[in-house]
Amino acid sequence: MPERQQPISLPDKPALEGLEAKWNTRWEELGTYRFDRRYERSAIYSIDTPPPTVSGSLHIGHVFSYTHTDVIARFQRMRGREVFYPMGWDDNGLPTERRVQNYYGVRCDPSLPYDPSFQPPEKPPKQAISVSRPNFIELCNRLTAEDEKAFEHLWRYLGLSVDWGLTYATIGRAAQRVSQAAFLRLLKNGIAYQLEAPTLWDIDFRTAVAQAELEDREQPGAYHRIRFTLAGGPAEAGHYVEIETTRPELIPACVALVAHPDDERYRPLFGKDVITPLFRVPVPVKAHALADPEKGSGIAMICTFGDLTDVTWWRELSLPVRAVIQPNGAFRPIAWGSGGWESRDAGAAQVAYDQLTNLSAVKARAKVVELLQQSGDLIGDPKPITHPVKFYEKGDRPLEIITSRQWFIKTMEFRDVLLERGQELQWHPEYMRHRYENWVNGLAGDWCASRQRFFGVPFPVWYPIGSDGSRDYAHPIVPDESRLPIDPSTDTPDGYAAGQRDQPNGFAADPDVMDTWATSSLTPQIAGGWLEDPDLFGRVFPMDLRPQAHDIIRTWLFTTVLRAEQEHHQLPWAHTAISGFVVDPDRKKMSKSKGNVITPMALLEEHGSDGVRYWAASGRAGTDTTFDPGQMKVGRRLAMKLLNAARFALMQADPRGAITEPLDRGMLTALATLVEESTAQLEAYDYARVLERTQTFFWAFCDDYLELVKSRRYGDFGPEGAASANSAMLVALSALLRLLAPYLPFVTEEVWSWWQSGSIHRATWPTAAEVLQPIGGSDQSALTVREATQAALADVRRIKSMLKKPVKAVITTAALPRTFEGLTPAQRDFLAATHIRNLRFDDVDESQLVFEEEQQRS
RNA sequence: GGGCGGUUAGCUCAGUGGUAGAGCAUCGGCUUUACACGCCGGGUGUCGCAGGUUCGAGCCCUGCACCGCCCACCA
Repeated sequence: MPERQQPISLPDKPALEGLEAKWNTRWEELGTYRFDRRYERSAIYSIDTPPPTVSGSLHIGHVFSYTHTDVIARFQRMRGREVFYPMGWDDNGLPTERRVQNYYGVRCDPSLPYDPSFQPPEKPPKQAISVSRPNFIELCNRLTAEDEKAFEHLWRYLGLSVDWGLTYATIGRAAQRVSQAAFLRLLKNGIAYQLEAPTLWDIDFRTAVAQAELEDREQPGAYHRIRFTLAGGPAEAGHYVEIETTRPELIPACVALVAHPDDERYRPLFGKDVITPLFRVPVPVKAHALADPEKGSGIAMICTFGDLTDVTWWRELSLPVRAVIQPNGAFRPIAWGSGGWESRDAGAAQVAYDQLTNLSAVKARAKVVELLQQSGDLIGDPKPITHPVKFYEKGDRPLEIITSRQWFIKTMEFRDVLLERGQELQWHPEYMRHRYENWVNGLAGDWCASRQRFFGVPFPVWYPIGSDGSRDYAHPIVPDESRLPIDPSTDTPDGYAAGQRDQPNGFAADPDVMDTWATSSLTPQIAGGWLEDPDLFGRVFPMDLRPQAHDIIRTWLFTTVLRAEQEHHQLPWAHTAISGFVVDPDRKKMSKSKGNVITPMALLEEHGSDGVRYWAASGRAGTDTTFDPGQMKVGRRLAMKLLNAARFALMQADPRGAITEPLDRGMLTALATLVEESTAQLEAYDYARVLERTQTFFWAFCDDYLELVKSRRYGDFGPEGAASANSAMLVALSALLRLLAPYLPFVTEEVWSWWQSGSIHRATWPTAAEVLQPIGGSDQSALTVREATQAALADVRRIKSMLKKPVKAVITTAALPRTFEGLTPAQRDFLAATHIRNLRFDDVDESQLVFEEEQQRS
């Protein structure tokens, strides 16, 4: 055993209170969790820790999943791996912008100049103050720094064995440098490209969003049956085509009707024109296989753009663009007639459309319905339905599709290799792989990676401005990698003077920032020092473990695999451990928006960090787990029991000597099996099972084993018996403490410090061989003694409890013939623990044992 | 529509083809020299449903139902 024992020093009254503060201070002083980079890659276990979003406070879900990671980290550290366990803060992006806006009462206005003396008011004013982009970013940095301090305090209190010297922020310099350098390499390799195209767009945040950030929400809506006039024919029955739509307000954006090529009803119309109602615009009737004869009237209106199917039709049928919705969601002003939009009746179109100008989609819809009713083009009443509508996951209003210039990162051409990487990656639990494959197979287009926002990593790109003032997007100017990170809105490209910004023959900055996942997808590179510290990177990359929750498989996990493939042609990590959610007793995810959040700090203070960790570690990998303070209380009881049992074992630890008693030897043999199985299960990331089994063993150790040997260890049967018990107890205590150390780091460290030197968290993980060494190997006959004695003990306890008054004899049902032989070697311990005077095999029935109860004690 | 997971005691959940389990809750007993933040004990089950394989199924196979989640072009 590598652990060195020191003189035993026991507290009179052990307590859990204050252990978090005490040991956090000591661990920090001693550098217990400091990463030592001198080790080779094979001796290192590296973790790509999730950087929590710094936008308010951590919640119980964080505590849950980060505990899982910490258990693994502590296990691997005790197994002898040097653990690279950094912590990042995801302070980049929209959540921070929103929080800063609310916290300080400001809005970012990029057109304003920087004001170096700006200070936010004490309280956020009712009317938001407009500030420049640099001022806004200063406030973002200020608030995230405060939040990060609070987060670190909570993480330390919870007992995460992070090396707090290894922290990064996704808005920090290193992260920006990595993000920009990786982007420039993609650009150089043709994997990143720019395109002006219809893009999913949030009208409130006024930014493009990616497929990965979509979510469907069931919304009320209505089918509107609307008639289009056949061009050239008289406006009478039989000369109309009826379509159904949920978005009648987009009639002015209609560019065609479409039906299935085989649909007999509409086949005669293909190639002909129809006239839109109200706006009197001739549009062609087209055929496309995507049109579903079963839906609505079987013929649909194509608008630019009502949904993603419109985009497909528009592209594949080479249709024109008639966009009506602006980036802010309002209908834009349009001039009809000569020089403007085409119409058979420009005057009427103008009168109708002017009533929509500057309205939102919802208001415009009501207005159009009113106009259609007046014109008689609405057939019947709108038919209310609920249907799924695409939303930005952080947004409040449905997404629109707006044409804009955006940066894309290629994903479609990597699909096959990404599926292979998904096979190669070891998933815990295994079935989570399906979600990844589902997502990769469902990819609809390349990754739109630019955002029209402020607090993020800027694209490190400028564009030349021609003598006519036009921007040459096809030939972006890029900085040398050594200059990174840069902000193109303040930095000047090489070969240009600052005064040439936005001037003819000068340069213009790319105005966008990167999608937050374009930075987060590089966390292994950021944390591992990809560009800054190649030596470190070689020792930690590819990493061993990516822990994360299942809701961000399609975003964080997917994009990280993608970027590692594009840059390094390999997986970013060997394993991924997927955590479930914390759900309330109604099976609802606990989250801020649901209003069922519990403050983690209060829980940690009430139940102790070890108690809360016990609950968290009871949740199996990948499984949603019920929030359960009861389990935290159980965890706290376990921690308390550990203190007291250890005190008992250590309070009279001498004499010590050979472990000769069968009960002692049986206990250690069983413990060796537990150690062996626990090790294998933790290697397989099955932390919940190990906790469950170890704790079961420990309670039996306390309630059965310690009770059985108590009398002997006090010396009632001589020094040799006491020595055997004492020595066995210490071997068991040492191993059990270490098995529980990853789960209950505070109480195990406390107990360890009573009699061992050094931190238990740097002690060697127990082995079966180590536990068996003092008894010269596994002892199967002693195991039989242990089982028989425990069974008989349970019988005696039951019978004694049932019979309220003292009796002469009791008959047990632990009644196998082998019980007698099994019990005999431990009979002194057994009789002492049960207060039975003597043990005899009676002839009542050869399969039964009879005990004679002692007289009532005086 | 496709996929994944779940369904075991009042609650939360283990369960590895071989006599259905734990903790909590509940009830009863115990001031036993580590621990009353403790100890001992009791009651509580059509293992979602229906078939099949097997000497034997909570577990393996097939189908179904319900719950939850992921994905999907959702006029």
